[in-house]
Amino acid sequence: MGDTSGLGEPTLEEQIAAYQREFQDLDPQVEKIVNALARLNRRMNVAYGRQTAELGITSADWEVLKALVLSGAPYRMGPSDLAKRLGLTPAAMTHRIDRMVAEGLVTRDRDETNRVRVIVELTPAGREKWQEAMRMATVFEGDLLQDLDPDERATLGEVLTRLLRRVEDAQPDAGGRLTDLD
Amino acid sequence: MGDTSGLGEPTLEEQIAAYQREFQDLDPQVEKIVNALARLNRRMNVAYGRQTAELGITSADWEVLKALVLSGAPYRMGPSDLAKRLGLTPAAMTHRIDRMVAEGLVTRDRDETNRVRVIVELTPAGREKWQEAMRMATVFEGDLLQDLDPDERATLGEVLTRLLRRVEDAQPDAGGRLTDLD
DNA sequence: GCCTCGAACTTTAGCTTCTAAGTGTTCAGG
DNA sequence: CCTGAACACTTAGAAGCTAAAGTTCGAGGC
Repeated sequence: MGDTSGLGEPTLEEQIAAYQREFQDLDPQVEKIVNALARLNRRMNVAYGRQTAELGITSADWEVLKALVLSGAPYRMGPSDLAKRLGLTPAAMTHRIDRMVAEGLVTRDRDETNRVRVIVELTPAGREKWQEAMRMATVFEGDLLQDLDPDERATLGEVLTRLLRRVEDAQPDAGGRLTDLD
Repeated sequence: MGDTSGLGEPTLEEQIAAYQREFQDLDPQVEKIVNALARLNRRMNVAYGRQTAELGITSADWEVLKALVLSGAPYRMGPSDLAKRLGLTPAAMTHRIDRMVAEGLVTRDRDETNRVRVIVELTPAGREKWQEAMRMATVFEGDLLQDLDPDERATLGEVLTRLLRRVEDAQPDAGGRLTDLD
């Protein structure tokens, strides 16, 4: 029947052929780009997931570490800010922070100037975990792009940025949900 | 503090600047590409999620519909095949099929030639749902790529395919999990 | 022809993670 | 001093998953 590759998953070419077979007026060029984007991203997420597992943290942990590190020194944020940034409810954030405090990745303290607020702060151990994850990620990313020469990288970066600008302008509300990992 | 854009989310440029500030020996070119890929994909998933919601189906439903349609006429698969294809356990598949049968998207019958097996088959309604979703998706995809001229599209498709080939060769096991939506 | 083994799906139990709603605490203003 | 708003936490419940046991059926030995 064609793609008897064991149901594991068809190749990109097989999949596009199937789309064309089942749906009229499909631009194969567009479909190739969109499907390649989706598949690339899935593979990236698999790779990142393996790395974080190897470091003994969850992907959820990693997202929080990332938000804190990128906020800059002194690496502090309130739970609601984190929740907004990651696109989940404050209640869910409370649980995540519980876990991460137990793992020693962050501390949770009351803000002494406004005792309603709570400050989540990265620990040195948490910062080191993030750095390790980044070291692994950059190795993977370098491997991924190793076939591209500098010109191709520049062009690819420019084109993707243009696409992103268009979609972010058209869709100002991020929405959260649906995996982040950027 | 720089990105006082309300915590909603930093721009790509701000985010890369933050990465460079916090991590040494980072190639901004690589990081730009990788982060743009991740953000693009998130936006695509948000868009697809809205479309499926508008059609009254879940993303999980859509994945199953897609697998069935792409398998070709007569749009039949066994639960274990579907489970393998979508990367989840047979038990989880049973529940998904329950839902979808109740929604009239698929039927579930015993295979009369081998009564151990079960055949999940797309209903006309299910097929029509998929077609509607595809119509919406192609509109979105056309909008997304509208700024690219034909040469750029061809180049982008080729480059992404090259990246995909590399990562799929290096990582033969898909692993499943972590959102598909391709 | 019977019996046992294995395959395919379902069922059950339990876990994880989320949301929604309600509670307690703190600060600001009248 | 009292009220209202803001913030985080707690509790209850829903959704979705996995693992493991259970059921049904077909295949092959004897």
